[in-house]
Amino acid sequence: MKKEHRILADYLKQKGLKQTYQRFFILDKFLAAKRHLSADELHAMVREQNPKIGFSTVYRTLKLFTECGLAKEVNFGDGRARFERAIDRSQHGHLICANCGKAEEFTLGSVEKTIARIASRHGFKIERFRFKIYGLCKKCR
Amino acid sequence: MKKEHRILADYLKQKGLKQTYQRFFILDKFLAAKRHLSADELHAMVREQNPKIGFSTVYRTLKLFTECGLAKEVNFGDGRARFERAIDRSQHGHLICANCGKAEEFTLGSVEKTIARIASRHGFKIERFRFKIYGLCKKCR
DNA sequence: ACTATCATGATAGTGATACTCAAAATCAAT
DNA sequence: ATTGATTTTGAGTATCACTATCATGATAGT
Ligand SMILES: [Mn+2]
Ligand SMILES: [Mn+2]
Ligand SMILES: [Zn+2]
Ligand SMILES: [Zn+2]
Repeated sequence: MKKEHRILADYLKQKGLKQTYQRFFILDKFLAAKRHLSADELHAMVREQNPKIGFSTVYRTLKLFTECGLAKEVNFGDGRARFERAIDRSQHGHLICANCGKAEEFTLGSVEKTIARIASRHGFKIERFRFKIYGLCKKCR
Repeated sequence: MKKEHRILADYLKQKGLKQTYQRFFILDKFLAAKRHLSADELHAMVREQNPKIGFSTVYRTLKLFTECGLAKEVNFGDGRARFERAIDRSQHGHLICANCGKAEEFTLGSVEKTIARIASRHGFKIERFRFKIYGLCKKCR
């Protein structure tokens, strides 16, 4: 059994929720995608093989993934939430192209220490952070 | 005449747009506020003294301020755009409290150099960037 | 003052997200 | 395997911020 299936199964058990076919099917599709996906986009992928699964379920399941740490929600300023895998990945920021919309990733490295220092100075307890750079990518500039 | 009035007036002239009472009235209200304001919130402030001014005008005027560099749009993840003064202020990030919703600011300092380095490594032309830390503020933690 | 052009403000439209509920599925107990 | 309590699903609807439309009004150059 995949590590991610284990994580989801454990979370569901812990919360008294049910292990449904849909939840694990959507998880597999989600993990197979490399891009940052909106609920709409993932639903389109899901319904190719399984047209019965509704948008509501995909939408709710993405929120479930976010709750249990399997996914992270990101927002690139185009008015729709996107989701990305969050297991076995290092923290990263996004370079978002204003022209083609693509989001490149960059590792944060030393910035993470800076963030910790800033937070402690303000007495702020960090839950998560987002670092985005908007502009033009190599191709579009 | 206020510096900000000058900037707006110049921008309007340059673009062939008109100097209206509303635009400068809204600008004064905007500058007087210290918080990060949504269009709704600014409209509420504006209509206290001037109930004739409509939401559409406030909304469009905030976009105009953003175009001419008087304002910056920020998004704290609550599904509504907010705006802040952008003249004579240094770059800063935001510490956003998940409990009380307040947004503290922190100066970016050395992070700006890091950003420039990251961008050049990717051949990316920076237009603007956003650095947000979500968590719990001193009072709420 | 005249006229072209732009702005305003009320209204309606859009699209992503969130809620509702009847029918179906899950799962623990028998 | 059957039962029954509980959760989930999927379709439909509602909500909310934002955006577009357009008749009326204001601005600014002549
Ligand atoms: Mn990413
Ligand atoms: Mn700020
Ligand atoms: Zn691009
Ligand atoms: Zn707080």
